Amino acid sequence: MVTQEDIAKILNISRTTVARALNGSENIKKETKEKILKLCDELGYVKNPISTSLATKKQKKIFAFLIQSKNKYYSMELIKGLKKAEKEFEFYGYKIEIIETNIDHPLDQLNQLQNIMKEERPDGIIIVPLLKEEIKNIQLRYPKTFFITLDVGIDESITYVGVDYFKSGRMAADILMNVMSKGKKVLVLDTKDDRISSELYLKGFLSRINEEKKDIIVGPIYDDDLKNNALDIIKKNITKDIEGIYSSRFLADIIKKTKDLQLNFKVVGNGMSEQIYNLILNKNMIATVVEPWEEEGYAVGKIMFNYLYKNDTYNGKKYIVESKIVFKENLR
Amino acid sequence: MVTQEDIAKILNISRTTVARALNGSENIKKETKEKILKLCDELGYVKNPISTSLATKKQKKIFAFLIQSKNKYYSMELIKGLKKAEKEFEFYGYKIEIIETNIDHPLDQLNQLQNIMKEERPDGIIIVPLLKEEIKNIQLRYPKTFFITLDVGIDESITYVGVDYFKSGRMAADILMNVMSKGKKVLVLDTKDDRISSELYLKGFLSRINEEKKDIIVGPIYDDDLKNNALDIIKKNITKDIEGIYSSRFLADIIKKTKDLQLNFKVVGNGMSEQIYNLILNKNMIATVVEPWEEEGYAVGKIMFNYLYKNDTYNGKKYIVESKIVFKENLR
DNA sequence: CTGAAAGCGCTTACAG
DNA sequence: CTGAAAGCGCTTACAG
Repeated sequence: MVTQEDIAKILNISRTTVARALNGSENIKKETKEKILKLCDELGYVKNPISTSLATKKQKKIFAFLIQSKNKYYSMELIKGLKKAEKEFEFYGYKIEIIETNIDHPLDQLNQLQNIMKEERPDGIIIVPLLKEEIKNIQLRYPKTFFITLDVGIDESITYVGVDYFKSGRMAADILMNVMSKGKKVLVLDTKDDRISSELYLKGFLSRINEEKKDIIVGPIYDDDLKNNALDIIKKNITKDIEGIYSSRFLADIIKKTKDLQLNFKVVGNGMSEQIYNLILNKNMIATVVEPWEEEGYAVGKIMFNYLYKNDTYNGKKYIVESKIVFKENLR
Repeated sequence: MVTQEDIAKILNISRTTVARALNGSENIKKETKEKILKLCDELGYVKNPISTSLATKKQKKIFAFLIQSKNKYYSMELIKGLKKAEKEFEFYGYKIEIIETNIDHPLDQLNQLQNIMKEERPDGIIIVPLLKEEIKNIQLRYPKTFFITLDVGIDESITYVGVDYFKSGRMAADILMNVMSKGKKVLVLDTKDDRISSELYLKGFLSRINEEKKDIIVGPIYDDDLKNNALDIIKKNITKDIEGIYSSRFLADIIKKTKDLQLNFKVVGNGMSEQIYNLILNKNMIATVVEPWEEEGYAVGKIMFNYLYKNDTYNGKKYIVESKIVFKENLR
């Protein structure tokens, strides 16, 4: 393994100067810097992050801007993953400060972000961006801070960690088509709700079915208050040949209600919650396609760490966490 | 964070002595050692593995005894995972030497293991144990070496990393029951082959189906040369109401053959291979339940690292890597 | 713009 | 049985 000392000796200069070149210090003559960097490159020098960590006492400042949504499960799991990464790298002094703001108050997030940027000059920001444009502008103003957007992309230039809701919708459709009997149909209900995840679930679901069995879909029937009106809608639209039902939101609520009516639909859904868990356990639902949020949190925590502490940039700027298919048997 | 120096100061002794107590050195009076350990415990001292790594130049010796079986995919992926762990911890000087022996020559493995133990005095051994008793004896003779058995357990006292083939079989059954039409049956074929994985797949598969729909199973029909005789067996046993087919081995081969006969079974299997991949891609197979071997390799590499370099023992001694359900849509 | 030196938290010969 | 000291590969104030 080649060290800074090796480089210094060959070039007949001090270790300090080599370190300076490597760390992008201002106080170094251009030519010496170039000379050093060139040699480092030739010899394949790579900095030992362990030594760096030991020598660097200053803690890096990292903030994770998460959102509080109705789905408690989501941020709970995400935080679990972040904590796991934190724990794993604790001896590097790795710490992530978590800031949760309400999904319905995007300005809160923006204001807090602005404050943090000004006061703390953080090294890293992990954010589920709500006001994308404004956040993009902030990111541009602080080029020294490493930004990762979580679950919602802003643009190609910003590292992104997320899941593929669209694909999850397609997966649910794939499974559902396989469990449905020949000639039967599936009723699709949805709200006009604009939450990213549900919209993408539905789009994916429909895209997959339309590829193959367009005619099995009844709907989608949209309703703004689906949670309350679902039962009426179902009663109005139900026919003999409808065997399946799908909705990207409130599916669990809907199933519960239809259960009382002895309507035993075949159901494959998206996402996880206590309700969904129990529905699968009790065979009121066949399967669900789940985003492993803990894994996602861990992944984003690790990517931030690798960037900040190991100079790792990964190949791409996009990291997609794979969804899981859950049937009763692997409900756990 | 409390350091060895802190401990030393409080006790009015040297850092060296503290280190000695912590590292289980012989050259230390019993009382001083106890005193030190007690204080460390009280103050919640935990060694900084980064400093240790930097100070310790001697590389630890780790060997992974894998087996070459017919399934190339298996060890390829496993090795990929091990390499990934190696890469991640390279700055700690983490290296794993891989030794592959043939599954049909268990004595080869034993001999090589004996040699390595004698000549190298390794710090860690990862092994897919073939001759369990003999390997257990070796493990007992070298208490300083940390053993992990992979994929095959020896006993409760040895850390184990593996997959749950039985559960995978159950998962396949769960899926298959959901995709099968009412009143239809599934033909189950198998060899008397004693490979652990296939036997457990089958047992799991049958256990799940018998829990619920005992009568849908036709078979299992056993044949020693299933690969060649499958078609005849199927012809002999096929009836109108048989819709599904399952085998823990050669399933892909069997499907390929039945395809020519226009027998379009509904198939859910276990494991992954190029053949299975293509069958799913072309819809000759609905789904498969897969052991993520790369993940398993990475997991075992990381557990060994954590033990040797971080004194991490995990809570349990058993680490099960979860299987994945793969339909066409998440075939990748 | 450059270098000598101290220090991060540990380990480990060496001397006593 | 114990301690002073050198060293792992880096960073960074300090002096020049």
